[in-house]
Amino acid sequence: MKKQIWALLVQSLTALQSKKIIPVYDTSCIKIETSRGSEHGDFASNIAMLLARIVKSNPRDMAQNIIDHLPESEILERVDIAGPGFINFYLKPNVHQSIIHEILTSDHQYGDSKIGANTPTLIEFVSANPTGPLHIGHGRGAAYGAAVANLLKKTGFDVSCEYYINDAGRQMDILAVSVWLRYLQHCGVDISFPDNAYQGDYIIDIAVKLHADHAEKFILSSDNIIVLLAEEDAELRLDQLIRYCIDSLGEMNYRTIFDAGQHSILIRIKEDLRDFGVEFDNWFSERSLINSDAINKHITKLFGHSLIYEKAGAQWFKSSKLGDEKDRVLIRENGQATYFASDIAYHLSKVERGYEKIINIWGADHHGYIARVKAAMQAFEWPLEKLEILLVQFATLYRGKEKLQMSTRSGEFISLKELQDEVGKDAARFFYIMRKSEQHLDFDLALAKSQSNANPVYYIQYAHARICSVFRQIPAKNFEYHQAEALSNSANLTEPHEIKLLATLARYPDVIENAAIHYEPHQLAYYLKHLAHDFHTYYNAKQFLVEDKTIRNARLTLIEATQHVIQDGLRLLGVSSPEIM
RNA sequence: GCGCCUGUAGCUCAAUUGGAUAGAGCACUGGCCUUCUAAGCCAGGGGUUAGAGGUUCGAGUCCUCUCAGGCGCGCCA
Repeated sequence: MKKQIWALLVQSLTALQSKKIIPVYDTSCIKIETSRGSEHGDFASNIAMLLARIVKSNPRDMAQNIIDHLPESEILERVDIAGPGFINFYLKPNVHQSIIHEILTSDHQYGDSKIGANTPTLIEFVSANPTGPLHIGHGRGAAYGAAVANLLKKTGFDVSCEYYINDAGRQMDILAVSVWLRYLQHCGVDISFPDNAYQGDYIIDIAVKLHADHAEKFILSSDNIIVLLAEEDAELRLDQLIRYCIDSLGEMNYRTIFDAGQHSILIRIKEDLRDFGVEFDNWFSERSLINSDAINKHITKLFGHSLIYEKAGAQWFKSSKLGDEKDRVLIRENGQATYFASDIAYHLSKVERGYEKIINIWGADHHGYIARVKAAMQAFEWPLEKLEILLVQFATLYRGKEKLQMSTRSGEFISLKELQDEVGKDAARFFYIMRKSEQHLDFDLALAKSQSNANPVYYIQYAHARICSVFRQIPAKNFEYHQAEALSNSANLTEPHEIKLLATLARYPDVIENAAIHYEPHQLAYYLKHLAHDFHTYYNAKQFLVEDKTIRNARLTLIEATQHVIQDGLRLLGVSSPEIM
């Protein structure tokens, strides 16, 4: 519909251009907006005000000029000038109704678009370190990433979802040593557990299983360990314990403990995500980059490059030359690559795998990291415009008034699973999506629980269930409904409630496209709330199952179309559409 | 100290990405079930968009400064 209005405007402007009333103007700049309120018609354009500025004339005169040159149209009732120079378009009442036919005959493709042009797209999200279960902070990234992925698929992008597993590095070693110490305790070795090792009870579960699988294979006498535990520098203490564990048990045994921890946690992460309705196409291991020597391969390419230099035995990347605030180490003094180095290799792999659009969804605490990744992309002469880094603000956890620092290490967090068990998948997914991603999120589980019944998701689902219920009752009332027949000779739906609902349904493709290109799934959530409201209002105002067959059929096609759109919209947000509530 | 994000109704958040009279839900007040599901509908009160300047036909949105909150500034990941 919007496109038809747009075409009319283009014709008018072309005519004005040929008459030299206005200069040649890029027609793609013409913006048509869906009017906020019906008092401003169905659609509006601000083009007259923009053009008036260019030719320095009165906006309302310009608007009149444009209207005078509009071609005849079947769909327009009238066109007005309003306010400072808006052009408002009013559609003929029966025009709205064609949207039903479009929705019901498109086989659930309504709202699809091709703007993505099958662009190979990689969305990387969640990517939490496998050092503990996912918590409610990760849940936000999961819900957001999955919704963005669905929206991009809907708009024609060829999307793959990927989880980057940070299975290398110090955090993982701390996890391994945490498991080992719990294992020793479980075996009766009398040692204390460091307060900066991983505190969560899940570590004990892993240790118990490690003992079940390997008996007492990893036991060492407590004497040396007690000495190491006495170290005052907490971080040094952990590093020394890691070193000691590797040296005394041997690489092989250490790796067994390490893998026991990682695998068990990763399995749980995968389960939690699946239960949350979030699926990944690929799980990409950081260690696979190290094992395949990909990092060295790429980094050595940079050696000799003017942006690489050596200082204090380490290899540095001159990222400060490319917009970063300081230079960064790639290869440490001890010869090991930094996390940044593996991340460069990882991003290069994304490009090598042929992705034209690379989307990273990161927690906002990583924002300081953006500049150096972009600097690296420039150094490698990768196309910077392919990379899109979306930040999701952190969830702050509250227990009543008290603010808690959510941390996997301290075991101070509410797990995603816990949230899901308390409020259910649908309410949890919607709770996250309702908020714009850059909005800070205060999370109080007690509040989330108490408000779960007030969650707007039920309002939307209820509309869907009501529609299903209406259709269930058709046979009992001795009515019949044949969609094709109903569509072919439908009465006019001209009641105000019906026109409003039709107009809202017509907006769906626009909402999808906007939500997709701006990566803002919350727009869809708010739209669905609005759609449900229009339906509930209609439901209370009019009876659908009435004696008059033509009216009955027309109304049934309308609510069936509504049902389709609600289903599709909720699906994109990862929420179910129950038939009974 | 520097950088990024945020500040909108009592609370939680929107606002078509610079548009017209800033809107929803919760909470509060009143009304609507002998009619397709009352997890619903209708009506009402509630605002100096943190503050001060600026840009223009037009600013919650853009720029500058101030205030307040969050996060980040490792040879951690």
